[in-house]
Amino acid sequence: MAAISPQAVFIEKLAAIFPLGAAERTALENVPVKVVELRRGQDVVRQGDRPTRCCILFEGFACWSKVTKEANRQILGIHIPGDLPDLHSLHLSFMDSTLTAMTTCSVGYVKHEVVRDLCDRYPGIARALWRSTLVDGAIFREWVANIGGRQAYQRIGHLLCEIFVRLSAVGRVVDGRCRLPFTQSELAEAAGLSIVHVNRTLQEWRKQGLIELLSGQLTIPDLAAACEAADFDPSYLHFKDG
Amino acid sequence: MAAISPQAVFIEKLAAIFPLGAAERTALENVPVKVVELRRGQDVVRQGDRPTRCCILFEGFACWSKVTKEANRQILGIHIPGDLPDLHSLHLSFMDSTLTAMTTCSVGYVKHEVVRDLCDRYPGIARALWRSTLVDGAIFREWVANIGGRQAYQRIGHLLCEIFVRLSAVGRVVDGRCRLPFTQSELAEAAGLSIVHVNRTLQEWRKQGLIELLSGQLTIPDLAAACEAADFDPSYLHFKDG
DNA sequence: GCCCGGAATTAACATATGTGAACGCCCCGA
DNA sequence: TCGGGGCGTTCACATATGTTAATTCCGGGC
Repeated sequence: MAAISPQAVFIEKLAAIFPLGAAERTALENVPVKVVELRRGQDVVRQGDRPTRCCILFEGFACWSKVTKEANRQILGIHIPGDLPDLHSLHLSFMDSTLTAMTTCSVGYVKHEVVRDLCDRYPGIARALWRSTLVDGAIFREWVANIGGRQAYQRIGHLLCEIFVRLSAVGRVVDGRCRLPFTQSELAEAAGLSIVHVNRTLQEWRKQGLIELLSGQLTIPDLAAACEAADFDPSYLHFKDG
Repeated sequence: MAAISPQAVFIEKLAAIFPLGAAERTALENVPVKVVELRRGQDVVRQGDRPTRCCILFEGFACWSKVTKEANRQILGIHIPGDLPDLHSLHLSFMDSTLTAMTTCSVGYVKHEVVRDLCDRYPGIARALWRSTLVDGAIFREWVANIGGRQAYQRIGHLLCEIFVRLSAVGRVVDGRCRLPFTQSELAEAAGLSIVHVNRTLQEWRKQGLIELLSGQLTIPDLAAACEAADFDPSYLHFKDG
């Protein structure tokens, strides 16, 4: 099968965000991208770092997290293939949280100076990248609402529905099912719950037959029903947002 | 005393974010700004709206919120004088949450087309505005960490420290004290706690002598001590971030 | 100066969620 | 084949926080 260049993935990602012209596409094709494989648990960037590059996540799952004083880690957001997790490093000089590979990941690094130059020369690219960071912001807002305003059952459901829908948008869902190798402990850190309670809650969802997370597979047989039960409305993801 | 033009406030805000050149300042001085007074409780923009303008908050407090299915409102973030709350409406076609005046507010509206044009012509302005939205994102991230990862005592303290420090940066804190006319019910909606528990928690802070919120006045006599107790580190606000 | 209503406070009680610990499963490496 | 470790599961129990409701406080309007 034909190899797909990392640049092509990048271009399609941006084009999905914002229509790109021919000149912009050409410029993007020539962007140097350094592809790297990361092992599960490796940090991409750490809180306090002053990175000189940002990345695109080609394959795998990664998450942002912070550690609070009582030494528990809170996961702030999750990234899936195709995401541009740390675009904000472009204009915030240091990292306020840590990005970690949750699985084996394949990421492509692009130098800040290259991206900045692209933005200055092509306002359309700047807009697409800016918009990408704004969608990330919208997701953080929803996480605040989810963690602050919903009980454990809906909170976990909402989280899983979000990831399911986002994975679906990049073609990772087949037959109501996708790979999602998260540990219950990670889910707990993301939802702000204890492991034990996540376990109870997942079993409740399983019993209802609406959501099943088992051996690294997430199954949602009836998405509409699950969304309803989890109080999940995907509009904040700003998909076909024109 | 001399009247300060709304444009001047806008320019100083942006200049604080990112150095502006003379041409950029001149361009900003000619931006048409429509100043409007809002009463407490009035919405600036509503979830689902497709605004054609964005705003700058000159005076007063405003907050983003969403309503969850069980009909409780979750406050997602708080804006103080000088903020640009809804800049993201520039590239996200509809609002995913509602911006409401928490007090009497004075806001200035600027048309999207004007801002977009400015961004296209002055990359420096585009960068400053983009950066402003990125700082908002950083604050949302911290809110996720705060609500998901801290107990009520620290959670409330963290919230109040954040607002205190931000108000301090725009000169609203005098003698360890500033105006903060929030209701305990609003605090509860922001922290994801019940009113009663917010009350208990505020009393605990008061008893410790670290934070006092009384009759619309927030007092933090020893900021360093309060930050320590609330596990608050202001770096995520990205103030002098160079 | 009095009354009204929203906000703060308090109390008693209910419950969602956390904690600690034990157990079994399963994969993997020696 | 055995042993170890991570992960999921379960249990009994602890506690942070929610709920309901009554009481007090306080500022604003008449």
